Amino acid sequence: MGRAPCCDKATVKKGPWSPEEDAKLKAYIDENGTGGNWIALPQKIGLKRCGKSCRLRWLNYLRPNIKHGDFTEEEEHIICSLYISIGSRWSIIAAQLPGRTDNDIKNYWNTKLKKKLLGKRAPSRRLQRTNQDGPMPYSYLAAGGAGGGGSSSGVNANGTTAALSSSALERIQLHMRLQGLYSAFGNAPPQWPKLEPPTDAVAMTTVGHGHSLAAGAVVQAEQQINPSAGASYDTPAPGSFEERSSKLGFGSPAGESAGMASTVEMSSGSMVGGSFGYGHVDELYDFLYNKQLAAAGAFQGGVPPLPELQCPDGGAVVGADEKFSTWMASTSCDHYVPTTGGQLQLQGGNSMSLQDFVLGYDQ
DNA sequence: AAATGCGACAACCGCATTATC
DNA sequence: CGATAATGCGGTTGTCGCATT
Repeated sequence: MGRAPCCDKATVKKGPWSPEEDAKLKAYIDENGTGGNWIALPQKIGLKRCGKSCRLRWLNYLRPNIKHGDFTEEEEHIICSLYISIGSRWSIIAAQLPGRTDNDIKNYWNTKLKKKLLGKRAPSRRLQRTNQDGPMPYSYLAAGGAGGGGSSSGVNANGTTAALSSSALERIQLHMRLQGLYSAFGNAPPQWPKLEPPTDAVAMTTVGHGHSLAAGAVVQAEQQINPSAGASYDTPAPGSFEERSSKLGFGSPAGESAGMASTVEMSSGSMVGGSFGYGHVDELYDFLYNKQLAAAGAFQGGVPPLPELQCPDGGAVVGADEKFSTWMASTSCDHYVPTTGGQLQLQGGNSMSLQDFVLGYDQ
């Protein structure tokens, strides 16, 4: 027995909205407001639309002061830094970008920013649909196999495999890329993104969907309630660390004033000092805008080639893109076992555990 | 010129949460 | 306090238009 549908699907119109429908909806809401009942609204104004569809249309397109397209660098910074910090909480991210909707940001991330950062072509949806017998696509692996619903994570039906959400994987990959870049310009070995358990400084708060949310994201949520709090940025010296971290939306030691309340504090222990480490801020900045690296002639346009990265179990050396997905697939299926308490650990006594990722990434 | 591939965007779907009775 | 309805959210899909073959 499933949930009753919110509307009669046989009589409800679907698909793109016509200008007439837009006009009707906008005129009514301009005059009367939503009335607090989206379900009843379409009947009131004679629209053959589902209430949810009306709400979405209003929120995403008809609402005043909505911006579309042409994301600024500043907005990209905020989206990227928040995504790394809190994952695909599009509504929270959208709350930091006046005039932007969660749907817009989500689309922008999926179609542009993700590729820009991860340097990975998303598998063609046509191929995904037609090659059902072929290799499992990245998103399939990330979602834990059949069943879709990308928000799922953890152990599948037979209780033997574990998979992180696609969002978590992307964030890990992004993190790895940044570390790979770091090692490419120094001699420091690549490190698996090790997250520290929550501390007072980076307290984790349980929120909806049963996920953990870093303290910084709580700030975001609080700002939704009280948008007047800390909405402005300081204007540090051009090119300074403060400027870079500020543009990226990270807190900085010098930015702990009230004006920095809108920035996000990172929960990862590898993001030094409760926020992104100095090197990572620079790397993300350069990676996004290719300024320093391109100027140094390190890469010829676009995303630099990935360095080889080492698996956390000390096994095969892999690259961070397709190889990473391959490795994750084999590892999650063969090496990790669920423990009591829902955590995932490597078989064979290896101390590396996935709980760290669950804490910080798989949100 | 037609077919195909692909990116971008709008909209839908289903689940979780919150509000109301 | 439980049941139900309404809302919010994130993932997924449909469709259009442009680029390439």
